[in-house]
Amino acid sequence: MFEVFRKYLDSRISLTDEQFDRITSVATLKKLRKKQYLLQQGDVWRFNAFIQKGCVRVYTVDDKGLEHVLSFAQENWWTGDRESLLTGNPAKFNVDAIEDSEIVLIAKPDFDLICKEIPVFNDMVHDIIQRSFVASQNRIHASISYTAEEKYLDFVKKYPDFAVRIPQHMIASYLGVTAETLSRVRKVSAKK
Amino acid sequence: MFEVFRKYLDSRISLTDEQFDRITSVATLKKLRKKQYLLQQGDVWRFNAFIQKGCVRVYTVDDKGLEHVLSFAQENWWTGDRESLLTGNPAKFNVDAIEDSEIVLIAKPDFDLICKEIPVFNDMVHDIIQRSFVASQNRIHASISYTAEEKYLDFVKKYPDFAVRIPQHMIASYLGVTAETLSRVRKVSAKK
DNA sequence: ATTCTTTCTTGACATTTATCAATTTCTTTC
DNA sequence: GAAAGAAATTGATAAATGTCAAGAAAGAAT
Repeated sequence: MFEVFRKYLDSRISLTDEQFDRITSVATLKKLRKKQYLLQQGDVWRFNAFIQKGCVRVYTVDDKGLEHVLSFAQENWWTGDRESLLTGNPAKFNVDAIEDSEIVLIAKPDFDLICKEIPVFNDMVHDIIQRSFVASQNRIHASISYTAEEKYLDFVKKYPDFAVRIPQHMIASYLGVTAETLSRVRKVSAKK
Repeated sequence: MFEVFRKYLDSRISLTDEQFDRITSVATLKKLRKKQYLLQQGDVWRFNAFIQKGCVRVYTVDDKGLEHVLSFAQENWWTGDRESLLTGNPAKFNVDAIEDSEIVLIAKPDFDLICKEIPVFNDMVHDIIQRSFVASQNRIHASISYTAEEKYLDFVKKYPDFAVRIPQHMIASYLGVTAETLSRVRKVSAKK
């Protein structure tokens, strides 16, 4: 049931079977069909979510009905709305499945307890957050510095697996350009 | 010498005098004149830096000589290049003083030791990183969703003190637009 | 296999933002 | 307080990107 999660944890930290069982004792497995929501704008997000299988997106919908993708996540990534989790305020973001997915959920109070009980787990979590922060700094830098074409090439280079797996219009939205612009950009850079 | 730093720490966690002395025993105070570098692109960044006084910017310079501002920081904020600090790779960013500034520096190995020795300090650090991550997520969202005008209004609302303290062309660069565009945007929104 | 839906592409045109150059305003320094 | 330097504004024009609409291609469902 939690094989992928176990493999992930073993690849980063060493846990005894007891510790792993302790973790899974508070974990639940959620299966999502394509297009199903994991979280909807306005609800409070209370979990740490680890993706065992599939692919999700985090996004908002604005007044005009346009979607803006904040992030993608696939196998062995964590997802959710950190701000809502941290503050307890209603989420600004939706999370839904791009493909049928399997998500490990651990409610915040349980998660926090585990962090206290298992220091290496805690260290791992902090390391992940720190790296996420660095990654988002780099994304900001790309966003304010690059042209549409540069943004796309940078994205493909950084996340080649996303580039083939995720519909282009969602990638466009992630990059902050329209689907039409991305289509044209791809056409131009294909020739080079 | 470290009064501002002490006040800052006292406002977030409780430390004994001994613990505070332990921290400052490995801290140095760096004074920067306006325009002086704290870090230059290409050098490795090895510190945690707390601003006691003044204001700095973190930015890159691209091939065309254009500057792109990743972040500002002022009194009671931390700054530096987290990626370089984390990985030991040369920094992508410059950091320099927008005004004469006073910065508390703690080298990474010392800082990590202190985190181990003083759990509440460690917790504080993680909390800061987590909040920084959330803030940068929000900035990404603004960057991909908003028009130039919306970006500026959002910035002013979030950081009213920066808006009055920092030259407009740097704010423009932070928002990912040209100085001319920001000037026009301000003119238009002033009328409303 | 056919239909239905979603995604992607293309064209024509509109809008936003960038670029370049000139001028004005504001700061800093001596 | 005059001179120099930096920052901000403005105008004219160019380039990039967005919008709208239509059709083609690809994928999913029956």
